[in-house]
Amino acid sequence: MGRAPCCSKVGLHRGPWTPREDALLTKYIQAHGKGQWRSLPKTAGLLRCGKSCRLRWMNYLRPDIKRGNITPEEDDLIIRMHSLLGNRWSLIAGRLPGRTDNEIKNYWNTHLSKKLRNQGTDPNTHDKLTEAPEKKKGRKKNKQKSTENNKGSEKTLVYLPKPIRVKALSSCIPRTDSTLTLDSNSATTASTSQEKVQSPEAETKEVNMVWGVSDNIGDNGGIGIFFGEDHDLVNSASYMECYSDDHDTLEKLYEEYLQLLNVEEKPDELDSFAQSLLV
DNA sequence: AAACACTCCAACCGCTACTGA
DNA sequence: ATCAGTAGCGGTTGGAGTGTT
Repeated sequence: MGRAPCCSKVGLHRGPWTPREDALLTKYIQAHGKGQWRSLPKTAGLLRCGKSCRLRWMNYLRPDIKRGNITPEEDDLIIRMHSLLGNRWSLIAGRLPGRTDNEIKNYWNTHLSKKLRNQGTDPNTHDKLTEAPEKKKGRKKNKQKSTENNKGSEKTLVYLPKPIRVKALSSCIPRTDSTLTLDSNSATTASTSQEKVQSPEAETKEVNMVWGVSDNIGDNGGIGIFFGEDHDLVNSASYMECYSDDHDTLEKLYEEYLQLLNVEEKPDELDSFAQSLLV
């Protein structure tokens, strides 16, 4: 499969965005909406590749983005969702309105993984570490890249759930915002790794666990999965409003995730659940 | 004050999934 | 069924800023 050429091509700007570029991109998107990233730079008068524009908008310029000040509740939720979902940053970010996958990923790598390690927990597996928590390192003679640091720790075989991509409500939500991934099978039980499941609206009412996607997470284009009893898929935005930032709702959310995963751990129930979603 | 070490995060890269022809 | 184009995701990097010696 051919790959689209990217921004390393001559004549395009790279590196940090200037205020002028930001302004151009913002103005263009406010006028025309996001999407068509490939042709956007040309029409917006930017010497950037579409990919770069998309990233800049998604991670920095979107008006609803919260930056910094990650609360202890968010901290906690990120850690627990990571224990369930692994490095599924976009999914995790989707549960934290105003947060981007990139921010969550960076925050995890710079703060939370250390925090867990210091608490004696393996940030990859969320298991207890056998060795003592890493002490604050003294100065190193040779600068090491973060990747090398990561490689330094013993790789543990982890049975992370295999992601599946679910095509959801394709008829009413544009593709760009409608895909999400679900951890459906742990690797120990996974036999079919990448099964696509349709989610016809008509069927969703018939299962106790109603699921769907939201492209309304603060208009951030992020992907949110929501689970709830008999929740109307069409009203995902109102559902999001119910899930404000307070700790109780985060707890509730977490419980719902656990509920889902419990279902998934039981193949029979999963099958019926999946079957109910199939056309 | 200077040099070095370390942290943080914006941006990039490479890949996969999806769509439509 | 195949292919090309596109969007999105997660991993990685580069460099500015900060801390330490």
